[in-house]
Amino acid sequence: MTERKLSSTNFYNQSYLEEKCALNELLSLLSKRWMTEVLFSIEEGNTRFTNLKEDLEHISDHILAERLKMLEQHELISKSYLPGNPPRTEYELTAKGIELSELLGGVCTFAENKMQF
Amino acid sequence: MTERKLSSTNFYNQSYLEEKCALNELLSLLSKRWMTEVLFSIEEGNTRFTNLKEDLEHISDHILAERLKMLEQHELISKSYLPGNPPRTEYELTAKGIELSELLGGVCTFAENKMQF
DNA sequence: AATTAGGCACTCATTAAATAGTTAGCATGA
DNA sequence: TCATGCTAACTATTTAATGAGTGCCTAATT
Repeated sequence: MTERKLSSTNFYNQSYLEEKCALNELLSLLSKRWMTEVLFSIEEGNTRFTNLKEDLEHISDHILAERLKMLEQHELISKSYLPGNPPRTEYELTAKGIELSELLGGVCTFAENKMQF
Repeated sequence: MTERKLSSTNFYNQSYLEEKCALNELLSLLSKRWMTEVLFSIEEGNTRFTNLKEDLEHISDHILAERLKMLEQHELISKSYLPGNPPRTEYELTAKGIELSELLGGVCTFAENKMQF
């Protein structure tokens, strides 16, 4: 994750909007590429890094790791280390994550039925 | 609006995700900076270009014009030309636009109550 | 009557900044 | 030595902002 330039109008406007309404913050998180796919893929039962990587065909390790970290930071998923042979990690949705993915389901239905792209 | 490079992985992945699920398309539209603010500002009764510009303090003409065009293309707002002295334009939400802004209201409540940023 | 000033609703060209992708590599333990 | 689950450095691409400028109209000034 590269540093942001804190003195730009670009950064200033983004911050202004995020403070004005939390929706902007959430949207800028969710709209990062692969973000919702990672969320849904975990929901569907892919709990391990390599699982997810296989499920999301074209994602790179780099981006997958970053997205997982972001989702964890926002407490939408939780991460646990399974002790053992090759140490494995497991990702799961939190209660918040489940709630969000249900909300997004509604938005998705709207997108599919009402929008034409 | 600058041209996209059609042969990049960047573009390819974006297209792949948009085809996979319409939610991705909608999110990438809505997450463009100022997009939801423009939508809500029209909803609150700001119908003219200059109104909107004043309401959304730091937006530039350029971006406002572009966002309005995008919202119109997706039939979330409609544009009418009021005949008269200085010819004026008027923007309004369509039925779809109203429905979307209600859905977003729900997401916004979630963002405000459940997420900590 | 002609010139000027000014608002509205934009567009265009350029530059700056943020985001995504690529390639390589690393630590751990079986 | 291999798989897992990553990280780092770099490049490519996309998105946002800036600043000037346009065409149309009206109202005021000279």
